Amino acid sequence: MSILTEYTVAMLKYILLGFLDYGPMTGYELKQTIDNSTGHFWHAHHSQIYTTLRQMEKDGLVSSVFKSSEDALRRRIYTITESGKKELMEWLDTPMEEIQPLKEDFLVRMFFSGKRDPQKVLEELAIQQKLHKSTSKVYEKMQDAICHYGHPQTGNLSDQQKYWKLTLEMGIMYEKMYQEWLEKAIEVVKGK
Amino acid sequence: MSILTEYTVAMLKYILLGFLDYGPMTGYELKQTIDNSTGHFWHAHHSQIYTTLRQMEKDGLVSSVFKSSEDALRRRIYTITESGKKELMEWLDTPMEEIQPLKEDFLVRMFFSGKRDPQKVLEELAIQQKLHKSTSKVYEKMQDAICHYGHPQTGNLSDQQKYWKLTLEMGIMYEKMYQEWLEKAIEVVKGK
DNA sequence: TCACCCATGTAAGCTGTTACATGATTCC
DNA sequence: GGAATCATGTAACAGCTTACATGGGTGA
Repeated sequence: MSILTEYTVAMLKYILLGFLDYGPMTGYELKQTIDNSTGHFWHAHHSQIYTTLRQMEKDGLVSSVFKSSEDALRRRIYTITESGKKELMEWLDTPMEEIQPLKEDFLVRMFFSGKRDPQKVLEELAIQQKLHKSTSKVYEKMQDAICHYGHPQTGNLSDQQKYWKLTLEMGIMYEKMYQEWLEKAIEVVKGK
Repeated sequence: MSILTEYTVAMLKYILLGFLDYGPMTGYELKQTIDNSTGHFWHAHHSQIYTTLRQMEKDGLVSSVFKSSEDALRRRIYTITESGKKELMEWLDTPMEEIQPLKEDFLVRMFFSGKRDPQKVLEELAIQQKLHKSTSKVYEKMQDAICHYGHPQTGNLSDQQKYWKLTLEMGIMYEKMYQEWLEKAIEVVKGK
């Protein structure tokens, strides 16, 4: 905790608490879990995950034990504490009252592309099209998969699954929007 | 420059070079300019802008002089150097070949909202709706304004203005998409 | 006179990335 | 035996935010 601020909004902390609230896990498993779920709107490197977990343990939000004393891999299992659960719920119950500003490098490039050779801009737009199309495909596969998560008889999704699906839908809508914009951008650059 | 990496992708540097390439400016003016243009997809605090400009001067990318020896405000005017122009053009000519991953705090909250009181989630979604609607209005006003920038007779936009308009259109499309998603999210949360 | 904006800066700390480092297991 | 993956960690640094600090100009 900083001496300058009274609170921090350290998102990674809440992500780790959120997943550990489902059950104990190792740092490695948390990394895999993040990559396969929140990864498309919030990612982290393993180095940051391991150091944050250690800090959280110092702060009493999680506790850790080795899988077994014979485990040669020295796998450390993290468990959320009561204090950690409390902090997670308090954060969730405090509504976010501002907008997160975008940070999109590619738009910076486009903003200053008036001085570039239009042909090169078109080539770069084509690369982005390809990349965004492949991202869309990944998301659509994830969406297909989530449909098999429902209740075996009714097919109903749990509350948690409904929210997971919602965040995935944002990913899909974002990619669709981005591709529409890329097409528009190509039209504008060509029409010069 | 780090001893570990051979190159940096310091976006702020290129934004400052990009604007200074239009003409000399003070740090304060650069901050205002960023806030009124790239601000919706790339922002920076004044402290970061001033320190980055000083670093860039050390690196020979920009040079600075005081407005006048009598200027009580000690305003420092930055000018892009030949080396700075070269670096800017090299960066623009190197296509970006990956996707910038999103970082969207609000989606993290939604992802873990399965354990929350749905009523509270709905309240938070309503706050976000209000915020995103007001952002949309700001962008639409900016779009109206940009139409008056064209050539006085033909109304044509310069190359630069076309690209500026494109990035603004992404902002508008993003906000529209976000609002559609918020409506969908409200439906899903209500339907429980 | 007081509030507000203009204008520039430093310090401290948090957040995030890249590289370095090590050793075990699994599969071919 | 070698490559890929599992698994955890440290070091260094780059990037960004928040707070502190100072002083001038303008207009009510």
